[in-house]
Amino acid sequence: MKQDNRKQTAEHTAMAEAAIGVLDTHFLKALSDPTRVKILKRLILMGASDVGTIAAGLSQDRSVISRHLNTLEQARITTSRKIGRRVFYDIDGPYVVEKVSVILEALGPMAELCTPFDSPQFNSLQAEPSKDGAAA
Amino acid sequence: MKQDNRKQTAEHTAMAEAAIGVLDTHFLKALSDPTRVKILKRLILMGASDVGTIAAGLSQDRSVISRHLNTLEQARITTSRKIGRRVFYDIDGPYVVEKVSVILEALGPMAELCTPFDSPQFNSLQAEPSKDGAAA
DNA sequence: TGCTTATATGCACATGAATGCACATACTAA
DNA sequence: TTAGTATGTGCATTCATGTGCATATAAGCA
Repeated sequence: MKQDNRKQTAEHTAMAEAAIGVLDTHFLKALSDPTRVKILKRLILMGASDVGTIAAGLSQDRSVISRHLNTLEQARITTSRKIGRRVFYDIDGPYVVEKVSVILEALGPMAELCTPFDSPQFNSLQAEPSKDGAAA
Repeated sequence: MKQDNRKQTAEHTAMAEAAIGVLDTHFLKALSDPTRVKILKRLILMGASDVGTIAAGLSQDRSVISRHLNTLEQARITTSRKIGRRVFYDIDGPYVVEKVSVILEALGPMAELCTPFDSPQFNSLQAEPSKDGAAA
């Protein structure tokens, strides 16, 4: 009979586009480095700080921290402001939260549409799903 | 007078711990590769599929796709099931959504607590914030 | 038993990223 | 101007990762 064992059609197509569209690898990659996460933690605790102060609590060289801060800024996770000879960095909280919110919104349908191995071909007890059409 | 120009104390400390705690670099790193994202897109569109089918639509070698699928599985983003000589992979939607939800929950307070350069030292118009204590 | 197909792995290679040192640049202060 | 401090950059090194080819392992089929 070859019933389409996947209900995925328009719903899945739209979801795939939406989900993949918001998966900003640049943004995610910036959060994928342990040192950068440590930097973020320090920024949360201390608020806007200059490079030297941020690097003071970390083991890497100041230049390394400077580069990581640049990476974070390119991902818009942090912003910088130059005051005198120092450059202060701070987390752009609203942007980060907004970004993650959008991702969650787009991925939300996956909780139901991407239940792993849900199609009948993977469940020995398939036959026809007739009976009560749209059951729970 | 040296008032603590940052309101961050217990609130920020707790938030920093929570936020950094859920920032699973392993999970995020798995989502940071373009090829892996393409794989996920195909899995969303086609549902559970074997390696060959997944690789059919992509430019890389099957072995490469196999390795990426392994990476995704180690991050629990996908699950696998061996049927005969084929290995089917599928997205663990509920887990992914749950993961992102937890991240958003933990990062949520950042939207307010991490407004960049919020402290008075960065705003020339500081003085005392008296007057209407907690204004909008 | 062979023969074919599907997936994973060993190996080598290329690319990218993180790191640290030295130095250039930018700014402050005398 | 000269000296001193803060940050960013060039360069080389190291390490991780992605990639593809060849091959091993596993499973179905004749």
